[in-house]
Amino acid sequence: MRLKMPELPEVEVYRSYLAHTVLHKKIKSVDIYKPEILTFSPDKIAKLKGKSFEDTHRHGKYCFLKISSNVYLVLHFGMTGSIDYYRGEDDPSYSAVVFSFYEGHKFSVITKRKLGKIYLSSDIKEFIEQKNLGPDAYELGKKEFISILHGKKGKLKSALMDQSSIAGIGNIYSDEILYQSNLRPDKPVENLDDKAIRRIYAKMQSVLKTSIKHKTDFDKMPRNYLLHRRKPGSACGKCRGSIDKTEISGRSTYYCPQHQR
DNA sequence: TCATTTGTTTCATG
DNA sequence: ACATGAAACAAATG
Repeated sequence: MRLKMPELPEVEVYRSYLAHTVLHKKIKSVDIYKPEILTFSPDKIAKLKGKSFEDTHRHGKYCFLKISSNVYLVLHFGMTGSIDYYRGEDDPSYSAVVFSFYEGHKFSVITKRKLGKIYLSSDIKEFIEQKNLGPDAYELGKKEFISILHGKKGKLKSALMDQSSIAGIGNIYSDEILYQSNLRPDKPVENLDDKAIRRIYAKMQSVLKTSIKHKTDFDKMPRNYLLHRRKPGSACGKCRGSIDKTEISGRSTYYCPQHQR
């Protein structure tokens, strides 16, 4: 299963996939093809033999696999990470770590560009603190969202993508949320009134929900979504404007200057 | 050929 | 001290 750039919805789809595949199966062996993506010594992962994954959790763009009450395997996918669950001999190309179960299936963590990372952690909360992650964008309540944005400065899109404020939103979805909210990505956060902040919150929830519902398959998402037209000069799907490209936080940013203000 | 792509980390600036 | 911003990195794609 290989999805696009893993932001919150993609990682949530991976988490759900893992919850339906790898849980409660005894690990027979672990093959490490790319030790460089491990943030701990490779022999520690060998100790997982004989154990099994018992639960899944997600926070922002991180996926947690519980081994026992104080051992978690943590996956971060970077730009091009993915996972697969399969039966058969050939491991997928770019496999970094492959878990084989006694029952016959295998579970591969794939990193096409080695940007992913695998961590071991004894506690989810502690891991989140260490990584300095804010609350998960999908779990976050409206009141909390408002107070977070009240404390921020700078461009609106940068604020949404700041993982230490809110965890899970990346380049594609921040653009989408602001497109649906009718707000310019470069608008200073301090110029927003509460009505606009509430609108962003509502659109953030609906965009994330819609994407997860469709397993992040762009082709199934609403026609008026920006993600179908991330090209300069494309016709806007919501008004008569056309899509502009600019750069914010070093990322290519697409928006419609006509209806986003 | 080389610009483009993205999330995180690291370093600089205010 | 803290937060914001910009650059660096990996490496595959067209």
